[in-house]
Amino acid sequence: MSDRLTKSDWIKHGMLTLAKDGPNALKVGPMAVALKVSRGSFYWHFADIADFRAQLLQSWQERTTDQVIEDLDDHAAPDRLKQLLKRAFIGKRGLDPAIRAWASEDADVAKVVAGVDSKRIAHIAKLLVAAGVEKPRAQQRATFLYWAYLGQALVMDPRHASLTSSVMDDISGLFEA
Amino acid sequence: MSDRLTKSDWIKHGMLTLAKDGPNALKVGPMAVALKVSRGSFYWHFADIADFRAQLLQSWQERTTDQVIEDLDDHAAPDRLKQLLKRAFIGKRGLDPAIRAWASEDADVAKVVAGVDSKRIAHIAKLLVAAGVEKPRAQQRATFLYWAYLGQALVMDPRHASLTSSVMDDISGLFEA
DNA sequence: GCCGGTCAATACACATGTGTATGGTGCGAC
DNA sequence: GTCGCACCATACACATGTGTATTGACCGGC
Repeated sequence: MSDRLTKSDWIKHGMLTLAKDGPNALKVGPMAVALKVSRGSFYWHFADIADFRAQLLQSWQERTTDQVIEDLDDHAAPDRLKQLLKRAFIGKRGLDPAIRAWASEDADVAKVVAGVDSKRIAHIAKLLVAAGVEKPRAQQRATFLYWAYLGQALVMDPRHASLTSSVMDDISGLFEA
Repeated sequence: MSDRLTKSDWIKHGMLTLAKDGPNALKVGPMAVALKVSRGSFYWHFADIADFRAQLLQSWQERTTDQVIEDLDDHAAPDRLKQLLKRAFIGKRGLDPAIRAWASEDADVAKVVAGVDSKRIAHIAKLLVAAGVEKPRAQQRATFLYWAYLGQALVMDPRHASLTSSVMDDISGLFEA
C-alpha cells in the first residue's frame, strides 16, 4: 500500500480542521501542509475550494441525520426524551459550533443547517407528544428545548457548558408536564 | 463641518459589517470603499487591524452590559423574569450570532464573550430567586434558560426563530415553579 | 496670511491564498 | 518490461489583503 491520499482523507481532515480552527481555516495550502502533501493533491481530488466545502457540508449533513436515527433507536419509548436530553446536554461539543459559525457567513451552508434544525426539532416534538404533551404545545416546547441544546454547544464560558444528570431530570420533568 | 471621519465612525460601521456579513468581512479595503474613503484613513485612526478589532470588541462589551442594566430597571420586580424572557425571545437577533462566530475563531474574543455569558446568567438567576426558586436550582435553570436564549439567536431556520407571547407565558411559568 | 495639526489619497512592498499547466513517480495489467 | 493511469510536486500567474511612506488638502489659532 501507499501513503497516498484519497478523497475521504481530505474530507476527514477537513472535519478536524473545522472543529479545531473554524471554517476560516479551510484553506488549501495549510491543509496540504498538515497532510504532508502539496496542493497539487488537493486539486486532483477536488475541482476547487467550493467543491471541497460542498462535499464537506454534505458529509456533515449525512452524518448528523444518521446520528439522530441512532439516538432514536437506542432506548425504549418511555425514557427516550430524558435520554436524548442527557446525551445532548452532558456530552461533548461536536461540530455544531463551527458549522454554525460557517453558516453565519455562507447562505448555502445556512440553508443546509436550517434543514437539519427542522428535522431535529420535529424529532424532539414527537418524543414530547409520546410523553403526553398536546401536539401544538409540544411543538413550541420542542423548539425551545432545541434552542437550549444549541446554546449549550455555543456557550463560551466552560463553567456553564454542562449540567449534571440530576439537573436534567428536573428540567425534563418540567417539559413533560 | 466636514465629511471627514472619526474613530467612532469606523467602529460604528464595523458593527454594521459584523452584523451583516460576519467577522470575516472586517477587512480594511472593503470597509474603506463602503465609507468612501481610502485605506489611509483607517491607518490614521487605528494602528492595525488587531487594534480595530479589539476596540470593536470592547465597544460591544460595554454596550451589552449597559443593555442588561436597562432591562433590569425597566420593570417592577414581580414581572421582571417574564418581561426579560419575552424581550429576549421575541425580539430581533442582535450581534450575538456574529460575535459568537467570531469567538469560535479567536481565543481573545472567546474570553470576553465568556465574561458576558457569566454576567447574563447571574442576572437571570437573580430573577429566578426573586420569583421564589431556591438558589442552587435557580442557578441551574438560569444556565438552561440562557442556553435557550443563545440558541434562539442562532437557529438558522426562520420558522423556528421566534415564539409567541403566550408560549413564553407557558414556559416562564414552568421555570418559576 | 501662514502655520501646525488633523485627516486622507496614492503608491509601494510584501504576505497569503487560489487555480492552472506541466512534468514526475509508482504500481498494476498485460 | 513497458504502458497507462492514479496521484502528487513544482512553478507560474493572478487576486486580495496588510501595512508603510510620502504627499497633499483643509481648518483653526496666532
